[in-house]
Amino acid sequence: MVTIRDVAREAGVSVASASRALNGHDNVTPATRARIEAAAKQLRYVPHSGARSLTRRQTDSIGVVLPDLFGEFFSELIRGIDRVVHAHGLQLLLSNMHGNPHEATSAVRAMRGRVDGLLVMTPDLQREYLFDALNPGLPAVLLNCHDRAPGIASVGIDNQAGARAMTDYLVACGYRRIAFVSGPRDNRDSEARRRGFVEALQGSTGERHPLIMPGDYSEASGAEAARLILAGRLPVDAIFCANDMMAIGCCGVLADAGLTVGKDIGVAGFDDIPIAHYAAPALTTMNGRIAELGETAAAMLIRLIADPAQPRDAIVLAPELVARQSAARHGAPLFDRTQTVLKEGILS
Amino acid sequence: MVTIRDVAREAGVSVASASRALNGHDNVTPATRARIEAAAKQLRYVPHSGARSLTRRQTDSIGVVLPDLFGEFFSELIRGIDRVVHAHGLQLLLSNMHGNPHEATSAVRAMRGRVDGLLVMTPDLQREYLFDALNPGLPAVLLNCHDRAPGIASVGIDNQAGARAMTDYLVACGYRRIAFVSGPRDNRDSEARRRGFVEALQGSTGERHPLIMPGDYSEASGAEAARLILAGRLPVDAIFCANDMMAIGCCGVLADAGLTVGKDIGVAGFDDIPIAHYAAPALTTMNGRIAELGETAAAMLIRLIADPAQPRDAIVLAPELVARQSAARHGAPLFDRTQTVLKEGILS
DNA sequence: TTTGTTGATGTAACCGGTTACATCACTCCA
DNA sequence: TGGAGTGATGTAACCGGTTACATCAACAAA
Repeated sequence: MVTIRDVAREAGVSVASASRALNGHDNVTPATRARIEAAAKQLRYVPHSGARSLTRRQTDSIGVVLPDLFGEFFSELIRGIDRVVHAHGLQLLLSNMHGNPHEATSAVRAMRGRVDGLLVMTPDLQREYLFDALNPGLPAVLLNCHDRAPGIASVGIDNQAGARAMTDYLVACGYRRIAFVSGPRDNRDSEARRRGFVEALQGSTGERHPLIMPGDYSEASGAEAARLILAGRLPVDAIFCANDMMAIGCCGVLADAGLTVGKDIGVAGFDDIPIAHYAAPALTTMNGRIAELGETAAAMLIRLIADPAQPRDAIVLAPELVARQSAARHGAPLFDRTQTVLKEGILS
Repeated sequence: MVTIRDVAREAGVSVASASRALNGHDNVTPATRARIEAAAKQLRYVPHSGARSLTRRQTDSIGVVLPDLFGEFFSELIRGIDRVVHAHGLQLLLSNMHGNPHEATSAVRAMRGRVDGLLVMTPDLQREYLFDALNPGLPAVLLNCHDRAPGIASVGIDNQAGARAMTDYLVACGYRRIAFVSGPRDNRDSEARRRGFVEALQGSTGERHPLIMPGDYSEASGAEAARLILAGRLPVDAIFCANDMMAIGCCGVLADAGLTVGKDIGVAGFDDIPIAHYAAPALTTMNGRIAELGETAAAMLIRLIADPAQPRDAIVLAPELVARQSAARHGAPLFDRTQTVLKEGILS
């Protein structure tokens, strides 16, 4: 492996000059610089980023810790993050904690010394675990973090308000017996959505104990919920799922049972992953602005790295209602992200 | 930032002992080890991976260079890669070259010193560029690399055979005037698929100059191709798109024009991304075994890192035909990945 | 008591870069 | 001609770890 000392020797200069020339400093004679560059090229020298970051105390890359890498949600999120990270010439170090809280800690540890900052998403992690793992010296931005912690920057979407908006919309469409299918146990996003649902339903129809079915965000669990509803002949005229994949699972089972989704029964999801648009019928859902979430968080982190004195804001993005065919019984107007339902804000 | 020297001082030992204790070497007294571990815990010491990798000459992470991060194809690929990489306790360093050949070179350079090996996918890069950028000392596996290069490991799918199989299937369904929508210019995958299509069509129907429409893998370009076909009243009874997103774009336009896709006109895609299954009608396509591609490549790279003397195989995966509703005019049997169409092999 | 052996611990070099500071040659001006 | 000032270049320390080798104490055997 060729080092900068090899280059220096080849060019007949000291390592200091080689380093200066290769980093574009201006205190190098054009002739010397040319010799060094020629030597580097000839030897196919590539600087060792690890060594470089040791002295520069800067790695030019940022770490991302996610509960999973699979699925459209994360694909969208990473896309948003990559967009701004790439624009700043940084690299992306990904880590998947596979839904295991213990791995989150070790993932965060493994990042020490290889990243300049951290983007962390842990929808089902207790705050103590996380804050314990987070190195106080390393800038970090939390994604969809629910416990507001002073002094920690975060970006998230307003799940509860989003669920309220969706519930109100379903009621406005004429649905009355709405069931909710929740996400994995302990998932804070799903919990907030459930709360928003219960709250809004109680406010509009007075129903205090709506049907809540268990789920785990998977398509299969959505299908299972629909099967239970059909098998039990439960009095349900609409199903609001805590995410889109479960809603799609629902739709499949309902259609197989001969029901026309959107007419005989309404189905709504949450997130607006790309599939929602292509599903049959197209899915009514809340657009979680996933890519935007990633962009916002990445931009915030980069600011924080550049200037650690920046305020640690907690930004809340408002999801948007996307009315498609899967829940439109009474000829309610359909729209595709045309309407902003909620205010968004910065709490700092 | 607390270093190992701080820990050593706190525990009243030398850095060497601290290093040994923290790395679990056995030549440390239990009492000393306990003192050191206590000090590390108290100071919340986390080793600096950058520095660590400098001496160990090993980074415990592997780099992935992709033409893009967006979309289901890459999501699936990363999922497969992550599965095996995580099982080996390694980190993933991602780099997106945004379809720009120049960035591929710089991405590969930026990886030097931060990864133990490289997974590279460059479907439209000339081999000279790439091989020039690849550091000979760094183990690498190419994904869907088309120029077989001796001494370079690669994993890819057999695009040409896959396209032949699909074309034969369409002909068997009774379609005769089949148009092909190709991917981006210079994209080697797309080119191979086109060749397979032309080859098979000529073999079965004798057609020597089938209709080839330009596309760029985007949904919009598929839609545009369909519009052109409709507007020109071209004699076409099936459209074979070089990827699924274009096929989905096609279907939308055809359905809007009042045609029943799968009956009035056949549409087929390639890749079998998750959406293909949910689209209406469900898309007939070739399953590209994307996650498996990632898994195979990652496993191969890890073997290569452990033992550089490993043979540099070129593995070819055979795509599988997935017959769904979008192309089934004559009541052909539908199947969902039940049938392996092609043989796969290892060329070494 | 002396010597050899063993195992824990410390010292210092090293990984591959960057950079503060020293050095040196050269120009300019008194 | 000599001294100050300037700019290019070299020397060596440093970043935060690991580890070869030296050292040293404890103990067993002669």
